[in-house]
Amino acid sequence: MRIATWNVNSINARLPTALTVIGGLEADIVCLQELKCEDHKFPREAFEDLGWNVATHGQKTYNGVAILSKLPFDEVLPRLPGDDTDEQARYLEAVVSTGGTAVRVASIYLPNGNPLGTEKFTYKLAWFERLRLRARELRDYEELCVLAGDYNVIPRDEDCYDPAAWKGDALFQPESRAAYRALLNLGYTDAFMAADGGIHRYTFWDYQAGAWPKDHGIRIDHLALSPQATDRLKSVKIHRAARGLEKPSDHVPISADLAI
DNA sequence: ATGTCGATACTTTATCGA
Repeated sequence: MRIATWNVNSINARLPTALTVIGGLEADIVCLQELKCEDHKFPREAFEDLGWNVATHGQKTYNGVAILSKLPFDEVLPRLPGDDTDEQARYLEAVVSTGGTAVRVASIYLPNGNPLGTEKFTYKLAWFERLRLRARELRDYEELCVLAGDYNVIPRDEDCYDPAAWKGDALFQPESRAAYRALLNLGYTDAFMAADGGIHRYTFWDYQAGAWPKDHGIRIDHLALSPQATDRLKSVKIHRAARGLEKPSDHVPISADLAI
């Protein structure tokens, strides 16, 4: 089974590109982030016509997450628990099963957190802690579980071109990295690190300043695997070519192959 | 040194978020 995650940066601004990219993934499950539309504006039929089951949790203008699955959904849970006043659509969880094996997948769009010293960074860390608490609950289910998405965290210095350029950025702060490590320390495994671990392997290149032609990217899209999922991990692929297409997202998909 | 993109609205350019 191949599980992919991709920050599409508006599903409606690049639907033809998105259909091409998603088709090329040859995935069974695709987590999407930054839909930038409400649920009724998601192009559901375009995906259903291609055989996808579609679950969305969107909002107007900002954020929004979805899960596409070739297998039917047994369960769909929008919203991250822990703060009923949080109106930002950044979390969607679903369960599918095949051959008696259940797989739980979450599509995650972690807050960016910039600029530092504002409530945006505080919100990022608070949201991260809510995610950790949910991840701890899910770990104790002892299921195959994949927490996939745009974490807005650069885990290592080697996950960016120039660490000095990111020094003052929320994605590179010690607190952000510590929060990501705390999630992994529950027992989750960063699929890329387990299967590859290479340096300067990016999933995002800014639209500005020629970041893509100069390969000045960052690795911020991650798949965190529960122990049961980690035992099944075969390989991880970063779908880098997507960044060179017409009207690309600033992120590319990353996928993990599990022996299921 | 510079360089972008997408959504929105008291819109046709400014603003915000990334």
